[in-house]
Amino acid sequence: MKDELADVAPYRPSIYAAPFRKDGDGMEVELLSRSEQDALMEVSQLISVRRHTVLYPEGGEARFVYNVVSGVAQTYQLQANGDKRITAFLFPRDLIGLSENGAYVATAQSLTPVTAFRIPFDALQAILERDPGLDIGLLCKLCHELRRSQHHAITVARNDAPARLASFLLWIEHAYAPPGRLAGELILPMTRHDIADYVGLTVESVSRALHALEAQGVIRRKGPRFITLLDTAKLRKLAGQV
Amino acid sequence: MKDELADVAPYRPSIYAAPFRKDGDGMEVELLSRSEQDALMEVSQLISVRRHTVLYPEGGEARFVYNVVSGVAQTYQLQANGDKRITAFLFPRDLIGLSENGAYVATAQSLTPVTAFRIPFDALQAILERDPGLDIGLLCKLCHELRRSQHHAITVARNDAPARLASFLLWIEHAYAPPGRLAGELILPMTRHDIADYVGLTVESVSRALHALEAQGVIRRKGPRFITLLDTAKLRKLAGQV
DNA sequence: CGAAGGATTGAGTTCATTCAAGTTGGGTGG
DNA sequence: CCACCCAACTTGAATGAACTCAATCCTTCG
Repeated sequence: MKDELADVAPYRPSIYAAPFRKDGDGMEVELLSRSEQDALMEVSQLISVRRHTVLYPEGGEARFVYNVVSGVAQTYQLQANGDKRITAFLFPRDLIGLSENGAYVATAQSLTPVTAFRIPFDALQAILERDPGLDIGLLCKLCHELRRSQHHAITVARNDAPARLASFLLWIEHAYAPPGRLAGELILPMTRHDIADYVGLTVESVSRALHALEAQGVIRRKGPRFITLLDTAKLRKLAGQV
Repeated sequence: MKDELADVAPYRPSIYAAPFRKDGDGMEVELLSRSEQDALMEVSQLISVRRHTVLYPEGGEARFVYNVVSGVAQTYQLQANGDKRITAFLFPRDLIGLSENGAYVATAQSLTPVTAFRIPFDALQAILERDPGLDIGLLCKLCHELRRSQHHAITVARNDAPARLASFLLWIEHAYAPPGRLAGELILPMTRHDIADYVGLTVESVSRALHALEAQGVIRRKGPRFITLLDTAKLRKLAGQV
């Protein structure tokens, strides 16, 4: 059994987002400078959890923010009728820990084994007080998340089932590239039920929509968790992204 | 014709949001200190536009951020099929001007006469470099907007038409209290079409949902733009907010 | 006051949901 | 290592909610 610290030592805090300022190409960039990463590492703790671990519960006292560096997590809220609504899937270089009045607004749970930096709120605020660069980086990340959320709301508001799934698959392809993944080969770390909750459909409709996409020759399914994108252009058109 | 400046002189920049830290009650608070307001006023220009004015177009060069101080605006994106999807309605104490890579991500348009501070991006960034308090205030506001957007996505994803309208009406009641408005009396500054786009329904369905709410005795319509909330508790239950 | 756009109502259709029954596949114990 | 088993996934048929199409009513604004 190896030293756990040695295993995770190569990880550094990392936050990716598209900047709001024009900044070369339209790609996403690392928002943390070397020194900001160091500052965060000093105050935070690198944690590793196995799949299906609750990082924190909805309504719990919000004392940490998490920076995912490997694996996938989700946040969800329990509805009045009892079923859960997924508010976000979170990938490496994302932040988790949205709170309101000192309480987390959602439950955060790992879908795969997850490694993350656990950053105490107080320490983060202290760093923010003296590092304007970090503030602006975080503003950038939040704008990024806001755009994504608004886009998601639009997607879910009016598109039919295949369009929602097309949009979802394109997003996963862009956002989640685990090591060794081939281009166009998707690994879905979440269940159909999770996907259904996220895109606002039932499990059955997700299944049928994927079937429809496969019948059109746009994707190929290989078991429930592996999907190959065969025609990205057509997928994009189906998703309404012209 | 009166001096325009004299009319608008009492306005000051203002940003409201629920803080993420526990901070007394669960209410929203002013995030700008007096000195931050002063700093913003120094670099920004107070503008007044009449209704249906485009503040900036989608894709346009993002040089300003706007802080609404009176009136209502909306932001929307034009879809591939041509119709517009509303991403947000914006009220006094809100910020408008979300951009990505130097370009606005949506068109911003006033629904009523709007007064707003137009803040140059460069100047804002300069202030951010030296005022950590402002940064944290903006982070707070963005978290607030992100929560709202995620909540909106959830609302729109799985609720039926009456539930979406109930949720929408409750939000308007909370977010938009023009001077002289009585509690429970709503003035809708947007058309049915705008509402439909926002909640992900057709105009007809919005109409029918409002009719259904009225038939249940939860609201009363007085012309297309005036709605009285008769039973807020029941409305909340319909909206799924227990 | 009249026109034009917005809002409501009605009838028929469509597409996601519900309910129900298979099928698959990953994980566990023998 | 294999076979079993359970949960996840898929497929099918019937229901129902929201959409489309179309006509009428309202109201706002020139």
